[in-house]
Amino acid sequence: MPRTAAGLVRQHGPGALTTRGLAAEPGTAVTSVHWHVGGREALLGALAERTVAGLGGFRPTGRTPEQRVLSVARALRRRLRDRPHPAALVHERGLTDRMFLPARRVLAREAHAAGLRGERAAEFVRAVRFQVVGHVLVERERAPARHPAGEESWGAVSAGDDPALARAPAHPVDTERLLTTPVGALVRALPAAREELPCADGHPGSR
Amino acid sequence: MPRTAAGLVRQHGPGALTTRGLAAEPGTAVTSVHWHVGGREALLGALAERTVAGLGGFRPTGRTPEQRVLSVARALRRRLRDRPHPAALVHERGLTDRMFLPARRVLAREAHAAGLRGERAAEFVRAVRFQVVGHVLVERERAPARHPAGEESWGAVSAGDDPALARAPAHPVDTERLLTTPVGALVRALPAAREELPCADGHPGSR
DNA sequence: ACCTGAACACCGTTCAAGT
DNA sequence: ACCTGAACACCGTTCAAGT
Repeated sequence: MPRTAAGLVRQHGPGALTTRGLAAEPGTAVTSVHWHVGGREALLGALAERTVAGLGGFRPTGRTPEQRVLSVARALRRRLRDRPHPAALVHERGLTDRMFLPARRVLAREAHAAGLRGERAAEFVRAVRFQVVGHVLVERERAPARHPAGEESWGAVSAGDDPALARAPAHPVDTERLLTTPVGALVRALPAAREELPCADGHPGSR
Repeated sequence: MPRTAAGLVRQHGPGALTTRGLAAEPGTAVTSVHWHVGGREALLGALAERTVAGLGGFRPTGRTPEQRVLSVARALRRRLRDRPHPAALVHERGLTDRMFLPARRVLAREAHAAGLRGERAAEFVRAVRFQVVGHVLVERERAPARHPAGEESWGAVSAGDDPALARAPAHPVDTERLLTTPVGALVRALPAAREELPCADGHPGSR
């Protein structure tokens, strides 16, 4: 059970953060937290800012643009998944763009390396942002309520002719592939996605 | 200003729904709404169910699997965007899977038509679900707080050699393309994505 | 500068009591 | 069966008052 506001949001989400509960722990008065941080909204805003600031940078790994873009997408996914509640808080407060900034830098470089220029490169980077952030937001969904319709539907599409599809949702899903497959397809559609980079173009960690 | 609970959530989100406010409008007592719908949580649950039920079916248009899958993705995006708050409510309550059910049926058919079978088809359909739902959740972000870092960053990646990329976020973004581009790339990676379907396979609205 | 208690205006929910 | 008022346990916030 965390005592700090950050730990509270991290573990149980913004809904668990109350000014009164916060003050009750160290035994201070409710109103003092107001004096210090300026109220609940301001505190959540500060936590969102802290999350953005603490996200860190990215060092793409791999030789092709596809590998390198995927490594960034995976790293960002992992960091956001580690803190789903703060990540959603950042998103709700309109700070996603700034949170994505470190990743955007390296992705823009990869887009250039893959042959994209100008508005096309910008759109590619935006598409990756939507991919990763959307993926994390979707995955944050709480365990779906068990409902008979879930099983029935897969079977209905093709009862006998594809048994593997019919029982598809039975075994666990590799959610990381649900991000890497589309992002990979996105990169592979680029002009020079598969050419190896001979360490040119000034890549920092391209090895 | 909507008087109904559904209209309230549709326009201003779940946060705007209070049992007291709801009872105050027709002049009844606060406790009567409790008797009728069983409390605030139950009411939100019923609204989520209603949203799922009212989503409707899908008729893919176009000749190739790519066109047909994209038409479904666009249609689902449009319906969810029309009701961002109810859509988020559905997601928060773990009903996304059931909400996606009508789309899943037709997408599974398209996956089959494009040459996918079994677990691969199921993963394709799941990927499209993540795409569309994630896209809508990301786009629901409130207008980002204007911050100087936003402009600076694009320029920093390559100041002089790509002016179009540097000023990229200046003009408005076509967000629909941020969905259709990745989904299109995803479909085009399939075995028979570009072959026309000669109305075989029992498609209902294939022409 | 820092913290306090009292007070205000909200919540959701329960429950015994009415008709 | 349907609705009520009173009451309880929570909220966030303000503000004058203390030290």
